[in-house]
Amino acid sequence: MGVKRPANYSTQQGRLILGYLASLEDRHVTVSQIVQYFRKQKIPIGQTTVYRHLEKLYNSGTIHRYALSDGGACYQYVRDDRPCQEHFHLKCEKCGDLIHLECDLLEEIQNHVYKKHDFQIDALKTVFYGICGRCIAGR
Amino acid sequence: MGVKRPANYSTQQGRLILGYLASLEDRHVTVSQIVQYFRKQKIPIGQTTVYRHLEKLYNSGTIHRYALSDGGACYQYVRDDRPCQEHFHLKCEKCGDLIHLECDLLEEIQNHVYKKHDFQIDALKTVFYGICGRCIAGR
DNA sequence: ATAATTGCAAACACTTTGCACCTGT
DNA sequence: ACAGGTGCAAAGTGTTTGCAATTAT
Repeated sequence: MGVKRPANYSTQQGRLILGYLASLEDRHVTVSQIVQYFRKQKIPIGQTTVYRHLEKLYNSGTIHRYALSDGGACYQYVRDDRPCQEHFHLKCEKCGDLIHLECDLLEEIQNHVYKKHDFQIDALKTVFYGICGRCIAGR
Repeated sequence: MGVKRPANYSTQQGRLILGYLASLEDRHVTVSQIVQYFRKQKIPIGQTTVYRHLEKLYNSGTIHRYALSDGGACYQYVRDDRPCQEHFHLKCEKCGDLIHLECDLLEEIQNHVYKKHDFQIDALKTVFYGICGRCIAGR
């Protein structure tokens, strides 16, 4: 008793959306990109449905969600072999690329900030903004 | 010749908005908070005007702007004696507090990420999400 | 059968724009 | 005078909700 059971029918739309996200591996997409993708496949899925599935998947920890600086958001499949909890992300403001930062420094930062500044960082939601090497070099 | 001059009349609204932001010191506000503040002062300022001033102030480096995870944004005066370029920010997801993280470690991070991962972090736009000590302790 | 899912249209929240009027220079 | 600023109302985004029809179990 107590914890709400979200129910879970296996529907075609749900399978398609999850399958698409999983097929992207590390890449992230926005809601409109998902909608457009299926429209092109001649299997249009309503955006309401996409939003609802993404919310469920996000709540169940199946996908990540990153807030973009323009107000929107992007989503990304959680690969079992590469949990994003263990690294930060770098977002290039020029080309929009989202880079996974695989580095021990991260743990150090979290530890330091927790011990010295009394704050528990959530790596999953934290995104470093800046410019990637390719864009600094000028393409 | 060339660079567009944004022009700059000194208007009552502009002075009031900047004055309010400056009076907040480190604290940050949203557009609606600004609008409400002046409404209470019986000097209502249109939200369009607020948005336009904030954009100018942001472009001129007078204030900072942080994207919030709920899609909105908040703004904060740049204190001359405490340039935010030199530190990161911690945003508590529970109480919403925005904390200034004054710490040498940050410079280290920026250097490391630049040298080892070929990415130039923009500290101004980067916000660490997590839970602050007070909220961990439970109020 | 019946409870969940779907997706259109409408509602929302935040932000931007068009435009007639007002203000600073 | 006239370029810039103001603010209402309208238009744009991205996201959520109401609800009748559809689908999974």
